[in-house]
Amino acid sequence: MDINEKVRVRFAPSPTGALHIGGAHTALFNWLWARHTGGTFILRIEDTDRERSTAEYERTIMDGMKWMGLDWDEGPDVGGAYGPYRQTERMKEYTDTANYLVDQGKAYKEGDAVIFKVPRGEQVTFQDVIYGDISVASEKASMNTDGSIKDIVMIKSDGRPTYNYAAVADDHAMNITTVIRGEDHIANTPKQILIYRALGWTPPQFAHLPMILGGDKKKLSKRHRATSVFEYSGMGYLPEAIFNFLALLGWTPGGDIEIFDRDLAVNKFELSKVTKKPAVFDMKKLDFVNQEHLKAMRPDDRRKAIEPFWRELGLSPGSFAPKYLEDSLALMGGRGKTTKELAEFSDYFLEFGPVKSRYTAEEVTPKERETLNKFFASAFAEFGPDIWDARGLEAFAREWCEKNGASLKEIAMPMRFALSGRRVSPGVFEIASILGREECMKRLSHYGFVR
RNA sequence: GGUCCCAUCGUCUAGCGGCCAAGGACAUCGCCCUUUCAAGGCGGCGGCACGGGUUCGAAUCCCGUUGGGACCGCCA
Repeated sequence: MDINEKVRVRFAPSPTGALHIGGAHTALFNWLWARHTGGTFILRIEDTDRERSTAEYERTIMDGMKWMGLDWDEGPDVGGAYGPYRQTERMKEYTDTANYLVDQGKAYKEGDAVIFKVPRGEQVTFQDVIYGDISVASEKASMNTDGSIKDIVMIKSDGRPTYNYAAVADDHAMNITTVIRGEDHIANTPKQILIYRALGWTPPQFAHLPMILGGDKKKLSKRHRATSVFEYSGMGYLPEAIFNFLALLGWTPGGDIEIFDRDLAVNKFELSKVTKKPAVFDMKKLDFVNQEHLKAMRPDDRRKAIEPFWRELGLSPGSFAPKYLEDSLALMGGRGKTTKELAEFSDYFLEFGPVKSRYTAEEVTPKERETLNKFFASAFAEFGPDIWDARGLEAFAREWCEKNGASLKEIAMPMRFALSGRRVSPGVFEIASILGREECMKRLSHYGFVR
């Protein structure tokens, strides 16, 4: 690669499934490198597997990338000077080039297929940006399981190109300067370099990314619970958190920074600093990263992220003032790892229904009830709607308890249950303040805490 | 089986010959805060796989061993 040449990288998924974590990781690193260098990020669809590829999956992959905030400069939908960007639309080029190699005597036909003849006695060496020098004898670049040399299929009997050949043809045609892909492709690289050589083309630079492993230390695959980015979005993970977390798998911005946004990542990203060791996908850390992003979010963004999950619970955030919902959420503080959890934890701000289904006040003894009645009678007498606020309420409660020989807990816990239906919640007086005097009256009366 | 790759706390990592009796983060444990739970603060536990070299000096360089992974489809 010419040092002055503008970086051109590509993400080349095959549309045979949704965008999974591994693919998202690869796409992310390609994107980071393009954005960091001011280069071009290309999306190419490798749809030569006619049985498994669908337009639906192609769309899903694009949606997944958009969800993560990975935009591309050239691709099947946006076009570009090196199109088309779908392999099924580049068939002529593949056959022409393969035929050229046949004419040169470097490949041969076998029925409708075209097979590349693996040369002997050559050394294939390349300098991986991440792994360093990798070298293998040409005879060993493509082998059968028994170790014998295996020629490389370029065009299949159905007329379509194979991955190893199409990738070469396209990366060359699209002027890709750096091929950034998973480490599982490291073994394919020598085969591809052999094809570049036969064609007289200069190979691009290669950068292989460490694999992402499941808890069993095996390459992450469908067997490992959620693998598509949309499953994570459905579980309540924020795109910026997935972005952040995935970037941390094999790379760090340095300076002990672990929580960051896209801009910082773009700014600091360095391909040569990516680690070689495969990384285990740790959900616990993802939870942490997600929680940090949740905490750092602007109130209205947080509200918008949570609204879909409220709706999923059958609640109607649309019937409340945004400010009310945002204040409620602000109260949740650091509680909740995901938007989904936050929606669940805050359901009582939107409706009394969930509270009633969770709490019946069965265990409250007559004596406890009497104390509660006395307390709330004076509290409601003391605080009108205009001065119904957390601070005042709390101070009043503390004073009242002291005077009446009760513990704050005796008041706070039943009150918490009556207002939220939960044993665990933010401060009760703050909840009361947000809910408002009238709503509190309603809920407390329902349980007979107020007469 | 063959080829290639990898190797720092359970996990993600910093470290690129002396600043390391190895730093940070997650997880975990304990304490503080406290109306509950989080959050926050403080602290604990925990690692350079092993063996040889090279060097005045090695987590850092070399070799070997062991362990792990990827690939070996007319799938990509």
